[in-house]
Amino acid sequence: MFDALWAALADPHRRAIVALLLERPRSVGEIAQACGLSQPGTSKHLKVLREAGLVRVRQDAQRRVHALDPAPMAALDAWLAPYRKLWTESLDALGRRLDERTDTHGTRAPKD
Amino acid sequence: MFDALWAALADPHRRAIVALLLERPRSVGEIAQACGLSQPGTSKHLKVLREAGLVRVRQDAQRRVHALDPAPMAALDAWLAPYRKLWTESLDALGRRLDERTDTHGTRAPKD
DNA sequence: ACCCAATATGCCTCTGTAGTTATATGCCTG
DNA sequence: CAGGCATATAACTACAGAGGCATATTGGGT
Repeated sequence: MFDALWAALADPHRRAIVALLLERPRSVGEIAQACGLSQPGTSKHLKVLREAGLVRVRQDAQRRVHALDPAPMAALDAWLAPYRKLWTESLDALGRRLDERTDTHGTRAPKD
Repeated sequence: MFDALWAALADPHRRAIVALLLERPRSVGEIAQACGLSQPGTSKHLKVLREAGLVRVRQDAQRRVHALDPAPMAALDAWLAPYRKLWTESLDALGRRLDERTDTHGTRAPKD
């Protein structure tokens, strides 16, 4: 299921759909128009998102209103966690180095 | 480049490589063996990761030691940010509901 | 019951890509 | 400078996925 999540979000159109649903739930037609996709194409993308658990459907007459379910993204966040530590360290280190450069005068770089 | 990042991480083998490089930099051969991949396959995956900016190479004699560069993942994190807010809200709401259920014992939580 | 609107599904094509084998390149060592 | 490693690249095969079209399906209104 984790693989399905990554695969679902790997497609730019599907990320666009997800971003669209971040604002509010929408019908298939709305999504298709907003993303410049055909209706069948949109349906297929939504199916992938549904199977990844990222989207839920509510039936309203003939409309199928799709709403975002952000829960699976917590898994992405968890996956990202170990790396987050690293890149914040890098940024911190960079910041410190820049601070030192302005504070004292640089380790290697001549002041001028 | 953002697309390349998603595409790179969409592949399970490449995520495995990235996770492997989280521990320490490794040569192509090491990676291939650890992931059960062929040498050419590994090279190709590493190329994708390199072009996504996730990996950097240091040449050591014949070895090419690849190291993780977690910086691009910050972009993933930024992308995830708006959704993170949502799912924490959901979890909070769930927590509150459970609390109310134990606190009072009403099914419908008639607290207010 | 019929018809219309909204959506899903099947089929086809095409591109992209993962995997494999074989070969080329680069770099050290004797 | 010849030989052996480690890695990259090329050529090929196979298959998954995205897009487009036509059509089936579902629900509602009259």
